[in-house]
Amino acid sequence: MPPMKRPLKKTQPVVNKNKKLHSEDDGCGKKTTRENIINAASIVFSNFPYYAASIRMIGKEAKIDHPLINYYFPTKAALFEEVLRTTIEVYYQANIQWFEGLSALGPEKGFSLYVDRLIDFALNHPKPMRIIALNLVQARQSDIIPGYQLLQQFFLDAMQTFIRSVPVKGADFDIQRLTTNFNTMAINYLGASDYYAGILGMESQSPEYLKWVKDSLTCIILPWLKQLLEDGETDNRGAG
Amino acid sequence: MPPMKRPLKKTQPVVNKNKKLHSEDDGCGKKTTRENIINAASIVFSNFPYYAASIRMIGKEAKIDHPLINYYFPTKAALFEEVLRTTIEVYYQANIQWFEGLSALGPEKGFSLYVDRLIDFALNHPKPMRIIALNLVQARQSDIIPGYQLLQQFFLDAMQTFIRSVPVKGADFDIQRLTTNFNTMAINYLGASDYYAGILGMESQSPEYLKWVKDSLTCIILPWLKQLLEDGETDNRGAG
DNA sequence: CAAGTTTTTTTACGATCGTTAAATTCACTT
DNA sequence: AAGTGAATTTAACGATCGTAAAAAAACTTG
Repeated sequence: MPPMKRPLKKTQPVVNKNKKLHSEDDGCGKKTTRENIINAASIVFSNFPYYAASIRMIGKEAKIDHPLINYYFPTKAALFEEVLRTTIEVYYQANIQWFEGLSALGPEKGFSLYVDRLIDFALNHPKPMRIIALNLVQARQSDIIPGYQLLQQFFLDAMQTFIRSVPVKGADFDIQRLTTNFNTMAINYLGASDYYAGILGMESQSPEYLKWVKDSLTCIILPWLKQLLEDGETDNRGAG
Repeated sequence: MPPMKRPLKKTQPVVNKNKKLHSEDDGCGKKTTRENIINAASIVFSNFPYYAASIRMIGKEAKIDHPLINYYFPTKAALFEEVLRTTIEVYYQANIQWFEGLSALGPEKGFSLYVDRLIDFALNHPKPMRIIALNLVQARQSDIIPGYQLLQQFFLDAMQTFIRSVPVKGADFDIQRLTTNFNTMAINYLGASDYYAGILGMESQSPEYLKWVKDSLTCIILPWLKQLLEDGETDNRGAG
């Protein structure tokens, strides 16, 4: 379990020097301290925006003394970036799977199943969408939030996955618009569900609200998806 | 210019006791210290999320010593709430005006003009939409961000203005969905324009990006608006 | 001008932040 | 069992935060 530190540190452990690291094969449920920290940090960072979250909160969540966090991560920003990276990777891999077996179902059923899978993911893994939603707006050119490039990449990755998974033939411009609009609404309605459900007078995890989200995504996105699919239908439908 | 303080403060000025306050009639360009503070705070709060913004930043922006802020506002939270209230009020009043003279134009031209006015407002007054976008996601039940009720109210007010200004006859449920989707996209694309423009490879204030925003709003919302208008067209079209 | 009040500045307190460094405990080899 | 290096805890530093209190300045009113 070699932690990475920034240079010029006296007690730094000098990673991967000549130790046979056997951390990748543990297999059993035992979690490393590093994973424990990342997990706790993802909880804190999904409930508090970056500057409201603190290292001490994360330490308490992980049931460790907070300076230990600096032993595994040189700075708070580095930890946040790591959480962001992991979070986006989890979402990215899940997103790929949501497209599986959709092409045989046609637009309506395919879209419906995709949204069901998305909502199911958001229910079982609420952290990724919350972290993204919490920090997305602040990700500008200026370095207010660390790792804003990762947040930018999130949308671009989602678009590429869509293009690879769905046999659309429309203009790139239209595909970009479709995926951006879809993901914007998904991140907002599922990542900030407390807010929107509150507006609608619902509970954020209620079937009522989840149905509202699905219906909204469907009625707004599906017509454009069908149009994009029709353009490419004659060429390679059912492929991929 | 009597400031309001929280109780139990020795130096508190005891507001509105027997002073003839003549602050509402000044008319001339001279701004009061209180207005100066609110203006500076709106700048800071539109560029930094609540916990990243500091009283000292606001003092520097207002070119005053920061403790003076506490003379006019008991706490940072109170100042933020005041900024939020003012900001939302400005947006609310502007929103009412954007509907003026639209009913005679028909759905397409009316919607187009409304969006033009909205985008024009966002360009000339970028602070309101940025403040709302920056703090919207964090506005949950818990008191992470002060004044979250105001942020909830923002969407509800916008919906009521829409209902009063446009002769729609659809179900409340559909109207609610339409306005929520519209405002969600508007707040995101205009309040977090740096982020979305970055994704699209554009500049956030470029005509290219603003056209993208308008086209997206139009292609997604307009069909549903037309449908809602058709339902009520036979009854009272052109009214209001 | 003098007295009193309001506004602004100066100074500083207590809390919390991220981070560092030293002390301590733990795991493991010899 | 002793020694060694990694992991963890303890303690603390410097910075910044929001806020309070007192001092100073500016203004109002006799």
